[in-house]
Amino acid sequence: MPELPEVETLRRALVPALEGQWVSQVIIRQSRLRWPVPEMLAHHFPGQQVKRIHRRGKYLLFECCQGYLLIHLGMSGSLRLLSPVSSPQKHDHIDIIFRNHQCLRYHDPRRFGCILWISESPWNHPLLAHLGPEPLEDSFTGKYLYQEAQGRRVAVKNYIMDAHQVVGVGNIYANEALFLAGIHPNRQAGEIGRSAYQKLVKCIKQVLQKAIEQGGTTLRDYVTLTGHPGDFKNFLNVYGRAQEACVRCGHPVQYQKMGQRSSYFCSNCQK
DNA sequence: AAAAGGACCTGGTGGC
DNA sequence: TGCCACCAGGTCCTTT
Repeated sequence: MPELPEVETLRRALVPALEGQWVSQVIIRQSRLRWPVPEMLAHHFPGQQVKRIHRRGKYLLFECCQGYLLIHLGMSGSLRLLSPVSSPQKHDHIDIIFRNHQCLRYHDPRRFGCILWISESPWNHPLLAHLGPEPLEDSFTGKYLYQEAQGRRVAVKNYIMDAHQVVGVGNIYANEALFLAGIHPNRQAGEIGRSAYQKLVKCIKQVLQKAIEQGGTTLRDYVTLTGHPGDFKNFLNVYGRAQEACVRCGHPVQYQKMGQRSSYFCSNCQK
């Protein structure tokens, strides 16, 4: 569900509320997420102070004195900050309660997300060690994406959604960035030129930045920390708009299944 | 080594 | 109203 803008929106809301706070209790109602939630979390995490909250790709990292809490929201996960604490509803799997009585509640119907504890350096953790650059950092350039693509026959859409190439570009924003760049999602990654990649990188940064400013995209059940939906859906050009007129040229937006993901594009604007 | 497909889950929607 | 097929924001793992 959440892509980078949603996770970054969440992080920005969590920072003022939780940095410096002390954990008093962890309640695990359902430990069967993508990987089992470690039992030790309930014993080890209370008593620790959240020093800083980081994001890497779509992972949130709560830095504490003795390690890091790693959270990924998967497809349907969300976090709510409750004060006072309300009674847990269906799929409210984990509560992290703080000494000031705030409760950070993890909700995830499909349970594709994860909550893990990392006691050593998190950047060496297998889930994080091989991730590509952050799309909004200067190290993510058209030159980089072009060079990495040489010899690759995979469709460019799948290529930019591969977290080993660049993190944080999920299905919505891959569709949107390719539309803005005028690149057809089916084109082979290795056959796209340097200047097109420069434009694509510019568009990826632009669409992610704008989505963050709007508090993310809400399609179904995504909500921000306080339970409000994000507003970026109002700015989507192609995603979810099959058959509608392209905002640029009026041709109907095409829908196509690519792998297990749906693609939306304008075959007139995207070559 | 790279690409494709399956797997993990629940819930909502639309057709019959 | 019920049943069924299909769809959904992710990504690791296995197979080809």
